[in-house]
Amino acid sequence: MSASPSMSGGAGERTRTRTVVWFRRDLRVEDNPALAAAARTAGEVVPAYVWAPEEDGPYYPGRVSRWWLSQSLKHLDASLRRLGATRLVTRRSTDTVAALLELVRSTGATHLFFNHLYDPLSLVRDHRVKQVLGAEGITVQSFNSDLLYEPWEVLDDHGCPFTMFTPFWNKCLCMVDPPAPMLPPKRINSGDLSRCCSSDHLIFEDESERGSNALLARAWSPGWQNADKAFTAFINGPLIDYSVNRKKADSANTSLLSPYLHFGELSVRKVFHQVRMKQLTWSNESNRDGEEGCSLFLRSIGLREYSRYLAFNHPCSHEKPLLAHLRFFPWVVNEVYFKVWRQGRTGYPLVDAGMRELWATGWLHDRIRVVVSSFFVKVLQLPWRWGMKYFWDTLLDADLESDALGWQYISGSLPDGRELDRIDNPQFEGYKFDPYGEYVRRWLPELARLPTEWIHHPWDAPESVLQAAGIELGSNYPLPIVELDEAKSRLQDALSEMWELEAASRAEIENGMEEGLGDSSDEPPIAFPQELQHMEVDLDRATIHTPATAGRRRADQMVPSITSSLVRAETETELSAAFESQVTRPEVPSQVHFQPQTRTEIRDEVASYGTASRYNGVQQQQQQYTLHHHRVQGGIAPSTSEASSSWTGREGGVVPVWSPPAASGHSDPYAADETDISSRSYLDRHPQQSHRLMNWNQLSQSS
DNA sequence: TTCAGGTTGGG
DNA sequence: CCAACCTGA
Repeated sequence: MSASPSMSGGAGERTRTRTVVWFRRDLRVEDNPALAAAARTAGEVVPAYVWAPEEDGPYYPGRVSRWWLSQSLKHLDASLRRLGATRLVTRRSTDTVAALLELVRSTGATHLFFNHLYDPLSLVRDHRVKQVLGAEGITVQSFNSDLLYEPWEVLDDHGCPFTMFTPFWNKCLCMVDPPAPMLPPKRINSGDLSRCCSSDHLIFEDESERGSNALLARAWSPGWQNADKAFTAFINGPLIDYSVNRKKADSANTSLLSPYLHFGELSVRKVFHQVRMKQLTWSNESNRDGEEGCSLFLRSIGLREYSRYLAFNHPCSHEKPLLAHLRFFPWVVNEVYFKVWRQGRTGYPLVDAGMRELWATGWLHDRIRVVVSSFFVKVLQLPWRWGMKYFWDTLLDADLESDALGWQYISGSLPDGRELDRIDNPQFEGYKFDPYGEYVRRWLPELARLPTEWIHHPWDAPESVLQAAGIELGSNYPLPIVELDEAKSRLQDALSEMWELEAASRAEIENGMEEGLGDSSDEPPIAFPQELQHMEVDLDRATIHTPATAGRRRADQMVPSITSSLVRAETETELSAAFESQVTRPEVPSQVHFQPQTRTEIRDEVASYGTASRYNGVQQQQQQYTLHHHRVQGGIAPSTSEASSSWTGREGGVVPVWSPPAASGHSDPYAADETDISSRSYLDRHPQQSHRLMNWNQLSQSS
C-alpha cells in the first residue's frame, strides 16, 4: 500500500517529479487518494490550499463555516509537517485556476493531483483546471475521496441514473464494497520549498467575528484527528441506541459528524466499513436495535451520497426545483415573515427553539431542520431558496449539496419527497421530538416556567397558567404568526394557482410556441431587497420601516449576495455575551430580549409593505447578473464519440461535467423541460464555460 | 369484529 | 405514492 522507503531514496535523483496536491474539502491525510498517490510517486509533494471564496458568488461561506475551515487547515498543516512536508502552501486568490497555474510554475511541479467534488461550481472549475494545466504539459489526475461510489458508477438496470433515493441506496448497498480506507502516507517529502514558494496568510474572520468564533472553539474541535475521535466515540457510544434515540431533538444522541464530513476530515469509506463491522457484530449478537441503528446511520450517509449524486446529475438542484411544476408555485415574498422565522419569533415553540439554537450555535438536529424548514415552506410559504441560503450562512456543517437535497425534499420538489400540501403540525411534532419540553425550555427561556402540558401550544393555555409562568402572549412571547388552518387554506389556494399556471404554460407550448418552455425560467428571479442585508442589525429597532416586497411571485428566488452572517455580527456579539457563562455547548441564552411584538403588530408590518422597493431589488440583482450574462453557444452538446473519447474513467484524467442534454432526450423523469433543470442558467452566468462539456446521459450510453 | 377514512411516517 | 396505524361507527 505505502511506498517502500528504499525506492524513494534511489529514484529521487533521476525522476525528480514534483506533485502539487490540491486540497479542498478533503482535509485529511488518512485515506486521501490524491495525497497517497502523490506520496507514491517517490518524488516531492507540495500540499496546497487555495482560498478563493469570491468564486462561490452568493455561496460565500458563512462565518461559522469559515471558522471551521480555518481550524481544520491549521490542523492539516500540522499533520503534514509531522509527516515531513515543509508546510501546507496557501494561496489567497480570486481565480483558483490562475493560482494553481502560478503555483505549479513557481514550484516547477509536473503533476497536480486532487480529489473530486460534485457541486456545480467545482465541476466546471475542476474541468477547467484540467484543461488549462493540461495544456501547460502538467499531468493532472483526480481521485474519489468524497464518496463511496462515484455518481457515474451507480446506475439502474437500464444504465440510467436513479431518480429516487431508496432504489439508489439499495443499489449502492449491493454493489461491491468500496475499497478499504488507506492509512496516512508514511512520509511526505516536499523538498525545499523555501526558495520557490511562499505561503499567503489566509484570513477567515474579521474583528467583529472573533468573539463569536471564540465560543465555537469551546464546543467543537475541527481537524481530521478530532474527526476520528468523534467518530470512534460515536460508534462505541450512541450508535447502538441510534434507532431509538434519533428522534429526540436533543443532539446528545446524534453523531455530530456532519461538519467533519463536509470538509472531508472524515472519510465516508472509513465510516462505511467501521459501521458495517459494528453491524455485523450486533447482528451476530442478535441485537436488533443496534443493527437497525447501523442501517439508519448508514442511510444518512447514503443521503449525503445521494446529494452529490443529484448535484452531479442536476447541477442546478441548488437553485431550481427538480420537479418542473414547482416553478409555478406562487411563493410568498415576505421579508417580515422571513425575519420572524430567523429570529425564532413565530409563536410556535419548537420552531422558535430550533431557530434560536441555530442562531446561537450553528447547529441543529436533523429532525429540527426538517421542522423549521417545513414550517418555512408550508406555513409561511416563503421561497425555499431563501431558507436554504440562511442555512448556508449559519450552519456549521453548511453543505450545498446536502442542503439543496433537504430543501428540495421539504418543498416537494423531489419525486420521492414530501408532498407540498401536507403541513406538519409543530405542536404535535413538539411532543414527538421533545416530549418533556426540555429542548424548548433550553432555547426559549421566556417559556421556561410553562408546564409541559402547554409548552408546545402556549396559545391554548389558560390565562392563569400563563400568568403563573410569567408569560404574556403577544408581549414576551408572540402569538402564532400564522394559524395552521389559515396556512392550510392559503396553501391549497397557492397549489391550485400553481396547477393552473402550469396547465396554462403547457397549453402555450402545445399551441406551437416552441420557445414557451423558456418563459417561466427566463422570468427575472425575485431578489432580496437591499435592505434585507441590514435587517439583522435593526433587530431591536422599529422594523416597520423595513421596506419589503409583498404578495406572491412564482419563479425562483434570488439569494442575497452578501452573507447575512457578516451583517449580523453586531447583534450576535450581544447575544454571545449572554452565553458567556455557559461552558459547554449547547449554550443557554439566559438574557435574550427578543422584541415584544404582537401578532397584530406583525400584521401591520406586513400591511405596510412598499411595493416600490421590490423593483429596486430586482433590478439591482438583475444588473449584477447581466454583467456576466453571455450566451453560451455552440459545442455544448458533444457527439457521443467526442464525449466518450475524453472519458478516462474513475481514477483517470477527466471529471465528467454535466451539460444541457440535446433537446430531444426525455429519459429523465424530472424532465418536463430538461433544459431548465440542467445547467443553462448556470452556464449563462459562467460564460468562460464555453468549452465543450460532457453530457452525463451520453457518457453513460457510450461507456 | 370489521372496515372505511383519516393521519403519519417514510427520503 | 403507499404502507402502517389509529379511530370511530
